[in-house]
Amino acid sequence: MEMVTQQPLVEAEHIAEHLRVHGITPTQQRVDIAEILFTRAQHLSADQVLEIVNRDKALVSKATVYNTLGLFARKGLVREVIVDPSKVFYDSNVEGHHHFYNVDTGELIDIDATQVTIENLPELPSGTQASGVDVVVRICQSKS
Amino acid sequence: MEMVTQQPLVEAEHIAEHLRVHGITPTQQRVDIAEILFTRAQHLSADQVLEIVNRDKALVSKATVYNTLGLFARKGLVREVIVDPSKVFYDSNVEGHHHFYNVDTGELIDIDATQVTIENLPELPSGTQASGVDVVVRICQSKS
DNA sequence: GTATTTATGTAGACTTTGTCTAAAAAGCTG
DNA sequence: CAGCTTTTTAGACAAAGTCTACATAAATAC
Repeated sequence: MEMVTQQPLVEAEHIAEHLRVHGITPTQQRVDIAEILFTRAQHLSADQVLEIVNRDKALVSKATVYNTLGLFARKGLVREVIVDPSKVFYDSNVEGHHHFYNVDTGELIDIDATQVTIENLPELPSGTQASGVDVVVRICQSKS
Repeated sequence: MEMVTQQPLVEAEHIAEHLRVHGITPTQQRVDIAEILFTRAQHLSADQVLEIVNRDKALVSKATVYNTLGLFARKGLVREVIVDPSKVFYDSNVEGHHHFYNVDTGELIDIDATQVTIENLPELPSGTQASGVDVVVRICQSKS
């Protein structure tokens, strides 16, 4: 009766297919990175991805990690989350959702967007179109 | 019948007092920086402040600009806006409000918060307290 | 006032995140 | 396989921001 909070979005053996479907040639490096993003933790910085992917054996260069994360973001497989002034997080949950950001710990926690409502936003400046609404609730450790 | 969008928050001659009231010793450098923030444009990066303050004559060092902006933010005179992955903006409007962020131009536009409502946010993780809710509507130039 | 202590400011080295470049390697296509 | 395009790479580079060790200024004591 329990729902797992976040199941792997894509199983390991379907990753290459998942990339192909999104118009991305599944090279070895891209699959390695995708496996990390789509089967494990949710919010990772480029640096963390770089470290994890090369943990056992040097497989992927820094440039490729940055290129690949940027590519995945452009293709919509991953979402950039900008909450920390010093680095970008990549979120493999691309469903509409928001975040708690714990300023003290750096922790990022999902808030399901289906239950949150934002009302009465003014009209967009003319000549522009929206590409996303990000709500970040900044939190910190409460001093008793 | 026109309303100015944003009047200077603090007039030049009251700046030292404004700092003092907030528990900040008004040194020459701090007053110089405060003048830029509180009587002119709204959203500036540290680099922009550094450039403006030293435009005519080298007055303030880089370290001091960063220290001062951080101090002002901690004391609540200014608000850090994190929307651009490469730099922090300092917003001299500290009233509750949100932002349109034009990804193509880097432009940041205020959205008055009094009219916007956010509902049904879940409870905060235990042991934490909220320190702010930031809504960023990312926009881009619409391709006709 | 002058001495002492404390708070600020500074230049410049340094760190970190991220980008760029030029060349190598890998994938295609005929 | 020859000739092309795409991807990957190491390492140089860039930009934002921090740190350090010392100088300056301001506050306090005497």
